Amino acid sequence: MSIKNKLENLIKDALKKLEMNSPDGEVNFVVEHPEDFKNGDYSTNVALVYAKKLKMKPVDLAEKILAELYEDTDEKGIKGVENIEIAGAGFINFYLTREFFSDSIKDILHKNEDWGRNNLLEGKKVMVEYTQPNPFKPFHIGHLMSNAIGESVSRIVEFSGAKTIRANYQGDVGPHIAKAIYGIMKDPEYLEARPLSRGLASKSASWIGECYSKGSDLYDNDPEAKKEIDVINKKVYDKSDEEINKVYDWGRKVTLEAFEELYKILGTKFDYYFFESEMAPIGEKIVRANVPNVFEESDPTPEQAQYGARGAIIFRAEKYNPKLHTRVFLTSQGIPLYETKEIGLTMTKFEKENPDISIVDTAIEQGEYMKVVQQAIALMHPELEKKMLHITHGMMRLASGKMSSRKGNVVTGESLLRDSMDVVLEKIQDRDFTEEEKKKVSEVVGVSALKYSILRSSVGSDIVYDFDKSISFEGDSGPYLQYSAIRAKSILAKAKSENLEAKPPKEVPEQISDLEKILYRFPEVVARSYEDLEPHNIATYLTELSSSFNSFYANTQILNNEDKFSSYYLALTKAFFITMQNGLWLLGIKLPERM
RNA sequence: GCUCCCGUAGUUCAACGGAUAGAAUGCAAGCUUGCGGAGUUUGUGAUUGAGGUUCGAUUCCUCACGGGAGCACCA
Repeated sequence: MSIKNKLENLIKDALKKLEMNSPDGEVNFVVEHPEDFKNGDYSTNVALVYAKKLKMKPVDLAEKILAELYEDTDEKGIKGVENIEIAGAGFINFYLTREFFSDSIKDILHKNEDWGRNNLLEGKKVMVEYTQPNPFKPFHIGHLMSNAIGESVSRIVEFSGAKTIRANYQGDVGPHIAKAIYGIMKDPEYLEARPLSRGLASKSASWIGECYSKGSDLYDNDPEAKKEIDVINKKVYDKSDEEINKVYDWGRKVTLEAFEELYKILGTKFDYYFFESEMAPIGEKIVRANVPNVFEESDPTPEQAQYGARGAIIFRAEKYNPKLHTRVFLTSQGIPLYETKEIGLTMTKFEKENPDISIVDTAIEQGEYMKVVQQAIALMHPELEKKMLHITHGMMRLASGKMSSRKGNVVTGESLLRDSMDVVLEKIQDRDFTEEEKKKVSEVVGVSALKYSILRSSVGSDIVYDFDKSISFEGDSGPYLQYSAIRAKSILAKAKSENLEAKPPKEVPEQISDLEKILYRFPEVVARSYEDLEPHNIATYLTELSSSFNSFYANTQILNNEDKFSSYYLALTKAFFITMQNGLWLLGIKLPERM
């Protein structure tokens, strides 16, 4: 049991003995870390919370609770607690012992790769769906955000004991495909000699992306093109045209291959790939089977009625929740919309893996419609209601005047990633690294810069990305964390070469370092990140930790035979490195060998 | 028009109803023969406005102002 839980239980016991349970039985005090170390390592507001209900002064109540806490233990006191004080308005502050901190360093060195794990999700299965790029379209910034967040959430639940299943959902049907195919088939080079491939998958994919944006423009502005694209759209569905089939099969294949290259750089490996084309019929069947108990057929609009058309299949979510609204699931022509595919997808996930929790990350625009879809599913399968979690990320807005990539193209997620890596490459150009090493380092550091700038903010908020400033390698950034960890690592390497091993030290200074006071908190941070599904808790913590280590580093000669505390410093360095390694892993950030 | 989210230093972000609102960046001034200066130390500077609840409000409630998203056959 963690010391935090222990303190919480002791306080609860003390309240019980004092017969001070609140009338509703709710215990809502917190045990937390004060901002300032001088206010202790843990602090509780219990006396402040209960004082009013009991019509007492907070300080008086704190005195009583304090007496009870001591009453509860033998004369040795509470293990791990050096001192308890009442301060401020009535806070009870706990100061932990030197031994506690020494033991926690020992614990970190011992647990190593497992340091920070918890068992909140022991035995559970969690499916996380994220990234969701569409074949035939560029990998844009939203996909990058979804990937960074989804990957980190996946790792956080994994560190909380769950078996994690990563899923990706991709739109391989729909008008965007027809637009891209139209663009391809009108491309002069294609018209001349019908070549498709442009070499590497990524090259081909970016050509398809350009074709898509041309096709999309024409669809909006040229009525003739719109007609042709609509025809192509039908042909993609019914597979009646040999040439279109060929372009479709090739385009789908190379864009997916190109995505795979990006996943490799980003550090994601999916267990499942779901496609809209497969989910549509499954969803349609479910929707039709639940008319009229869940879904209903709307009256056709006067226009539709003229042609003898029927109404659409809709779901009136506001009947069940006034905050929601009606949405169309099958068009009046019987075509399944995104909502229907989403039902097919959700049911497929539960059928295949039956996860205890199914997390989906999408952009914020999908927030309202997802609630409607989940309401419909909850009506059909009440047992799933609590298992479906939807998290939404905000928009990444680019600082004004910087709407194009370094190569002058429209900024996509991919261009941002490549630009970020290029910036690092320039920075390390004159280093004594081999070309291959430079490439590797620029990849790892470039990805880290981008991922960190996404993960440092809370998940829902928009991110403003300034091209010149935000791929920053100073201060609050991914590379800063990597740099700090690498410095620690190189000390460990040097120690090893001098036959010094980082192990729990025999002799430690009386004074407890700030670094120790932050290190032991890591598992709490991980647990909270899981509870909130917020990677930024980890990002913030690692920055604070790195900053603390860097101060320590600047003020202390770690390897020094003259200093009897040298082995203690080395153990701290190792504990720091382990924590950074595990924490960065949780953010989906790799550590380079050197940088 | 309706529903939801947001508004914190010049800028980009934190703060689970608590103590002196934390960082980073920017600007100003320092620090290295000691293991990586992508570092470190010090200074500077903020809760949109008006009410309310509370011992205590950036946090909860109401209104105003400002920004974003969604609201029937796109995804």
